[in-house]
Amino acid sequence: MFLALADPTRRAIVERLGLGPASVSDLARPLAMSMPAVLQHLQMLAASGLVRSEKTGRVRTCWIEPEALSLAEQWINARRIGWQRRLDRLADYLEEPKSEEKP
Amino acid sequence: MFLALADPTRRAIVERLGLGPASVSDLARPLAMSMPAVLQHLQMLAASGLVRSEKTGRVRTCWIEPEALSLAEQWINARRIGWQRRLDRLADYLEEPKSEEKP
DNA sequence: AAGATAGTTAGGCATATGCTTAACCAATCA
DNA sequence: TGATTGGTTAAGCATATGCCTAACTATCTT
Repeated sequence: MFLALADPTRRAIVERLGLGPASVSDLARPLAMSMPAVLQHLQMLAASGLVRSEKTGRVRTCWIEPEALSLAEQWINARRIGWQRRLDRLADYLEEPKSEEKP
Repeated sequence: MFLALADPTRRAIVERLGLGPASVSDLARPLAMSMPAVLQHLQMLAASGLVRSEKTGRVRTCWIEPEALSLAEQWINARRIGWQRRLDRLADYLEEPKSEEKP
């Protein structure tokens, strides 16, 4: 999933889809790249669970799966929070010089 | 930055650093891979701003930069929130059939 | 001073990634 | 029905990525 978000083109697609659903050619149009290339990116985004799509007639409509995004967010958040606690404790320790030393 | 988090080894390093600071060889020990390889990952993590390090004597100590993590989180959050609003509005629309149509 | 320890640099190799073109299928439209 | 539109598959290519080994530097330790 982070792998999926690692590519600028795929992030652009996710940003575009953030504004609302779109067809494959809608997504391809501003991207200075052939349709098959966009297809591959979409397949990767689908494999990661970030984007889903459905084909009606001959047009495939794509949209974001917010739950998947939420997962990545949680992973990041867990690591960040852990460290911010650590830094806060350090700050407390530095501001309170009379505390007993339990390193 | 997403590129930095895209590799499982680098995520493992970030998880390890989430428990507290560590030296390069601390990080390398559980990783079934040569020290130069770990070094390269660390350089990438440093370039992305996710990890900082400082060398004292002959040992380099590494730690997480929570601000950088927070940035990635915000990007993801913005896209997710946008979509959840959209889905909520859709739900409202479906539950309230007497509303006037302004598509 | 000699050796061990922690890290770093350089060069090389195998695989993965991102893209392209060409050919192809299936719904529409004229 | 034949052309067009939207999407898909396949094959190939250039570059990027992740890893390795070998060689080197700087800092302890004895």
